[in-house]
Amino acid sequence: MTENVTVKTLARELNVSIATVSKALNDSHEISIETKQKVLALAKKLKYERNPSASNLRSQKTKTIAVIVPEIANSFFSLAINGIEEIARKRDYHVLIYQTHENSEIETAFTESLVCGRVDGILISISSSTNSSSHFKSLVKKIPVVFFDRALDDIDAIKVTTDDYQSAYQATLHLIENGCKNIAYLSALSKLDTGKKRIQGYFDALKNKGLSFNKGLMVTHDPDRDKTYNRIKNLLIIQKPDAIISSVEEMVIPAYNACKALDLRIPDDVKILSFSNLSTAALLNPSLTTITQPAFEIGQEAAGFLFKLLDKKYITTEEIPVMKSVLIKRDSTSGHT
Amino acid sequence: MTENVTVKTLARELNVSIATVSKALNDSHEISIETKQKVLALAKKLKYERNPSASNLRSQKTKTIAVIVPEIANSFFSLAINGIEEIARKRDYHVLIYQTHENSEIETAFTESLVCGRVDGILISISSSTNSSSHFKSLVKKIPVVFFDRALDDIDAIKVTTDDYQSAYQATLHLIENGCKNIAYLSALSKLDTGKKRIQGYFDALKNKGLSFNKGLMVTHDPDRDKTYNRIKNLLIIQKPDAIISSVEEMVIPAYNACKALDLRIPDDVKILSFSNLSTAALLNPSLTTITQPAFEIGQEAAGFLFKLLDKKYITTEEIPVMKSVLIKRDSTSGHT
DNA sequence: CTGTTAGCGCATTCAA
DNA sequence: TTGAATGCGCTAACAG
Repeated sequence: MTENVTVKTLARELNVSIATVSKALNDSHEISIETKQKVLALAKKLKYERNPSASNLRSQKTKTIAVIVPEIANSFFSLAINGIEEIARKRDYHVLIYQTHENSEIETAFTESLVCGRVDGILISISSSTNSSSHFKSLVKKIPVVFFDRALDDIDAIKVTTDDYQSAYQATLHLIENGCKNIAYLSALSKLDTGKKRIQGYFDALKNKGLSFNKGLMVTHDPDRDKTYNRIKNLLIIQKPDAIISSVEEMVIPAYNACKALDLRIPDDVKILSFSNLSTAALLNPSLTTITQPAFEIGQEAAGFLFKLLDKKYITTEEIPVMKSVLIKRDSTSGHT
Repeated sequence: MTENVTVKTLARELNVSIATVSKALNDSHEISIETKQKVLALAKKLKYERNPSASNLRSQKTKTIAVIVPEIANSFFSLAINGIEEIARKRDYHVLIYQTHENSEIETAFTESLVCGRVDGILISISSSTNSSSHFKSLVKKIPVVFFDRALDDIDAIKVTTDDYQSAYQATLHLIENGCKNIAYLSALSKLDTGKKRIQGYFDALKNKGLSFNKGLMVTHDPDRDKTYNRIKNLLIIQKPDAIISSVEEMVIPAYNACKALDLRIPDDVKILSFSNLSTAALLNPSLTTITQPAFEIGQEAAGFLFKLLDKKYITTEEIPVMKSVLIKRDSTSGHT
């Protein structure tokens, strides 16, 4: 490793002051074009790279944002991150990614490690095990934060979400229109707005169509995969639903497997529909009807708002969109008997 | 935002020097237990958070590593990142993630922006469009780097890879043993070690079993999805292969679709086998036989070696493992006619 | 065991 | 338009 080249090096070589070099590098208007060119040329020649720590320390800016998500290995979040990244790269920002693995303690630890100036802002989609908003309330006071997809009702902050109520409502309607009368619901994220709205959409659709609901038709997600699987299996045995609507992609796999184990034919015996961004949904056996969220665009939007906050631009409530999901109908929820 | 609490604040409150505070915070052995406790207690009370920029600048350490991957929305990489993250979290390191989107220019830009002390080390899986190793050769001289999964042959650095040759060989053998005589190969990553070894395994298996190969049986990946799809479709029409082996997950989806479009039955008309970490592989129609790499473990191993480098531990070539893939056989490659 | 001193590399006053 | 001086917050010599 050769001696590090710093502003000092450049200044010495060019017989100018450090201040001049620094300003030239930052394209300050108070430096002549000639000097700027000289500095930039030498910088390139010597492969000068600004030391981010020093720069951050001085300027109180890190050119870095943090993204906190429950899980990367989830198509929705990895797509959303792509959207975030695209926006960040345009602004030359770096992206720190943290996974909470749905654990609210890890989540808290991450956010706390970030408030001290490691990043300029935070994008977060909160973990399913989080039930207290107090921690986030103090967070948003300290640093710009934008919530995306998963948020809590009582936090006063920018939230980029989808039309969870509407899409669950439409999905349920779709099943009803295809003749289903006993629709089970696989519930998750029930502590979050997201989950609550989805359930409500399901409920309201049933009610408006005069269908009854009994508690047995609802299965709640459990971190333990086997438990979730067994609950679904029991549901199928006891309630004999003619359709299942899954509020998360994660629960649809065990649902498929449980049907298989019980020799139930999809979609003849049971129709399955899920919130999902699975890229292989169309290739599943049978193909899976999905409520697909515009994950990439949600990421872009959320990042866009975060940068507006960083630019100290004023944001009105009206300009924050509710993103629209798409119900992609496939033969898994049509009759074809 | 209240006045920031720094070491100075703590020192003033406790009537000790800032050096003492700093040392206490770093759990130095040259500070009495009592003082440490006093400092720690006040730090907690005042919610002191060490300023990372200042700390990094002084100590020349960032407690951050970078992970550069082609794509997050790829089950292999997202699982590998999980492995990396687990190790990083244990050591209290932060993880910066960069996606190259298989673009070697973006890749170069990222690495260059990292050499100036933004991170302590880099984990990288290189993009498929990269064909020159010169850039990486200079990189590894400047900063600790560990390559994982995708690497270039002529770089002298630590590489954590899988048994690409062996697994491709075994996969081909499996198809031959199931009666296939005209096995097509969907090729990708051909500039990288990874891709080359996979092809070689396929070739050697054919040769050892006395099967011939003609160029038409090989289809190369194209960034343009439609092109890839059309190439595969043409392959199916012209060569009428009885099996397809795909060197990447990305190409198996168009292969499925092309078969569907041509009314070819899988696995009766064509058997398909792929390198893949797809979590839904078992649910596809028909289920997909895969060569599954231990993605999570590869991430763990790679991160482990990077931390060994950071700890300046000596690493012998012998202790770097070649990770073993698993051939998961599903009915998509068995007869069942 | 504790304190004094001196920077890390850079960006920003303010004066020239 | 340029330069000299100052300090961001922290750590590491060294001395006491």
